[in-house]
Amino acid sequence: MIYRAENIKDFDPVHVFECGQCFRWNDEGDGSYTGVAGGRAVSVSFEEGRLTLDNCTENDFEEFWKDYFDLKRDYGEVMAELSGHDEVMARAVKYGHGIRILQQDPWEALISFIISQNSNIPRIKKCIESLCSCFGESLGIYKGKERFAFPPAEKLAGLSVSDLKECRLGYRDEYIIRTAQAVASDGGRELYRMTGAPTAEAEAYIRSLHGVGPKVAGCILLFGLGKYDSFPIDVWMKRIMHRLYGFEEKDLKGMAAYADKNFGKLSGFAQQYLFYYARENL
DNA sequence: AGCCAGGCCCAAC
DNA sequence: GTTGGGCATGGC
Repeated sequence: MIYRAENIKDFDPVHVFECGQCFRWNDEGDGSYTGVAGGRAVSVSFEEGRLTLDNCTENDFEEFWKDYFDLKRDYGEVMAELSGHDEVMARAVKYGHGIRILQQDPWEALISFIISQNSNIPRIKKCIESLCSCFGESLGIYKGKERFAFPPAEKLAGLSVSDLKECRLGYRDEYIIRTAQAVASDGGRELYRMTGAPTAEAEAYIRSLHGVGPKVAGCILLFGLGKYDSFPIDVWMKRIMHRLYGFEEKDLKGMAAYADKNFGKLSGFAQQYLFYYARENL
């Protein structure tokens, strides 16, 4: 089935899927991207205000994809407000026009960003696909390839470190086992409760998990828990804050304070525009 | 070939 | 509370 949503504004598949927020979407070479989220495999394309989802019913769209793609938010307002703050931000927003912060699953975001540490995006994607194909539920063949859901916490919690070796996760395999056991210990209730908790409380919980430091926590808060006041700072953010905003390279506190003061509740959006701009231009 | 990557843990200050 | 070494692996 194909589902088409009309009158969609501010959606650019390239910027949505290539800006570094997600790891399971791949360019098909024809302007469409294929990926898996929420146990659903689809292809997505966009032209002239029409968002087309292949392998998607109207119910799937209404119940899942509309929120996943954050279609209820007016990104025109977000971009206008951010662009008014300073020239660097205005340039980054212009460059990344059409980015949307995907509402990813908290558990998947948690494990994905633990994997992301001290790695690079091509390798992160391979690690996550390997994890899914080894331990995730098969979703059948779609577009010539078998697709897999992201494995649930209960599944990973039952594995040993050696079971994960074939996924080539490096030293992160132990982080993942321990975190999966912690999350699965209450059926994931505490993790999912954080969606509705204040940012500080959610951050305290995820920081308690093995392998989650300040930066990884920021990404989980933003991409998995909808905490849009989060401003994760990685090497690329340090780079742009140093070169274009004049901060000392190690002045993380200053950078965070600047974001909080100037971008506030939109810090997460600001971060993503800046990160994408930095990665492509610095 | 060697440096670096969406860093974190842990021990030593 | 801050700092630095060690860490698995592979992209470029």
